[in-house]
Amino acid sequence: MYRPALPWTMSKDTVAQNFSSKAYMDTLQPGPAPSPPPCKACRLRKTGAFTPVSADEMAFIESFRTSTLNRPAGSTLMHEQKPGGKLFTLYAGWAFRYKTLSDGRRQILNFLLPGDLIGLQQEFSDGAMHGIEAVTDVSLCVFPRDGLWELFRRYPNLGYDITWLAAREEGMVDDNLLSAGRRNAAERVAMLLMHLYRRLERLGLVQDGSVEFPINQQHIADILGLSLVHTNKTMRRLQQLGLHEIRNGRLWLRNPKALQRLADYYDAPLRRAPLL
Amino acid sequence: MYRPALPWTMSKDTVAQNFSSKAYMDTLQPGPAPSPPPCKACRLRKTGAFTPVSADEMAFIESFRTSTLNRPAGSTLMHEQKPGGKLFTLYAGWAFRYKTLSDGRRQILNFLLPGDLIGLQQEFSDGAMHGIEAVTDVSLCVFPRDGLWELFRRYPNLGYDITWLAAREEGMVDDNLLSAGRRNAAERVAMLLMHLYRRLERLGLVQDGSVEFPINQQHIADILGLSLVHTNKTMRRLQQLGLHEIRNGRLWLRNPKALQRLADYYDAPLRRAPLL
DNA sequence: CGAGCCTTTGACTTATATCAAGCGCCGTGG
DNA sequence: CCACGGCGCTTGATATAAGTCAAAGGCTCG
Repeated sequence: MYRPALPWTMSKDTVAQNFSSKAYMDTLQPGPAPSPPPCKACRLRKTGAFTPVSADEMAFIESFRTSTLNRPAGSTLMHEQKPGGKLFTLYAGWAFRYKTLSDGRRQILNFLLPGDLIGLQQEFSDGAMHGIEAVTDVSLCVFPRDGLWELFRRYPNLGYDITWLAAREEGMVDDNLLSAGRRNAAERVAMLLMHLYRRLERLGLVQDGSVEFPINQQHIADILGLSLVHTNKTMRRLQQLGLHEIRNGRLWLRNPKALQRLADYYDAPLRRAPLL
Repeated sequence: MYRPALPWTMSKDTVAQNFSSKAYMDTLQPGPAPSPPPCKACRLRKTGAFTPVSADEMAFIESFRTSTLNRPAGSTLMHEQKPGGKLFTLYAGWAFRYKTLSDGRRQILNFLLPGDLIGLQQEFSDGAMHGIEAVTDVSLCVFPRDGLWELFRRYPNLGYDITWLAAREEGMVDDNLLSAGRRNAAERVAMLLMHLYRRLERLGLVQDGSVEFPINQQHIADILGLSLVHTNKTMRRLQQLGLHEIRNGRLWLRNPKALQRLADYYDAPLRRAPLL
């Protein structure tokens, strides 16, 4: 199985702290098992980033989950053409949704972080398909697609939550579209860095003023709608201006104020999100 | 109240057939009243473009609807900053969702056509706001935002439908992001024309091989992420190549095959959509 | 030790933006 | 009824942001 090299220069002595799913989880939950535990022991729920659920709902979610799954970095979690596929919650690791044109041009639609629901659109949308690929090793909770309707019927709250998640994801794509359509290269980079940092922050993943940052410049180019070379030059410039720093697979915002101003990004506080 | 001039050149003798909500509706339902009728007489449901609902659900929807509303072309249906606002179904006319940067750059996120649900995201998303503006005169069915949860509880089917609508809209934004990020100007235009034509077609709005097309080139530039001038030059070229024609506020696809090839657009058949 | 990724950089090309001006149609007001 | 102003479309000239091409270096893995 293809396993991409770790991004950015990484000195030997820090290799051990890479961002594979295993290492990632180890930071919060020591032990060898990367697989999600039973729902009531879910690490994510303990972060306070998610809305609490009743014992009843928790039990249903647990029973609704048919299995858990680990996939290595770079693997395709959902194919761009094939409909069907499962419904997942990303438990650990990074992934992304994307679309490609037939000549290979690729656009990343948004990044998926722990707690995000994956594959909802396949259930609905008008054939407009997208693929999903794992950036790092990932672990997933698997739900049956055809049980979704039962969920809505038996637990309207959870149905409401799913709509919430769908609307939130749309909001992220909206932001991205604003970037791709109307921001210049530097503004796009600033926006992306702020956006990802804040999402990770909410998940409690800031450590020593930095977050894990497993994506490479090709990913960044593909989400921003820029070429790889131009992305590189732009990021280099921002880094040299002291706005941010990416090193050893981690991201520091050295001057968040300036980044925020550059991106014309005004944050509302992130609310707690539902978690399935 | 500001009332924009009709787009593109329009000779005097065709002015009467403009695309105000009233004229629009008159084409299908003669009579002076532009306001939506009772739900069971809803013109939209008769098009076959929407999924049928039970009598029970229909009655609930009717009672859920607090009022109807007409707004003139150019008016703001939802403010970009202010949260709250109502929940609407667009009954007649065109509108669009947009975001702006503080220096005025505007990105249209997607167009809203009859049957589309409006304002769902305001209920949920993390502060990431967008505005909504009417392109033509519009008429709307108004629903109370705080009744949404009750809807989910009492009619899980309808909750499911709302999720469907949210996912479908996200799919449209996805497509748009692919365009803005990875397609060149001509490809973007081709994509947009195909996309809008097909949506209108599904609503039964094709007449004599053309559809009403009330948006101007500034709208098109703003949804495609291009400048007005470049949009004009690109569209001019495509029109001269015989791919399409826009005249008297109507759009013809003169060479759909070529447009489709140019846009790298492959259509799955549009499914019936829910209608609230 | 060699191969493969990923990053970096310089030189050059090109797509798109910006600036500026003119035209036609329409609605308005004298 | 005519003149004027506004809006939307069109076009040419010029500027610039971003893309493309090419090559090299660092790390890591095998």
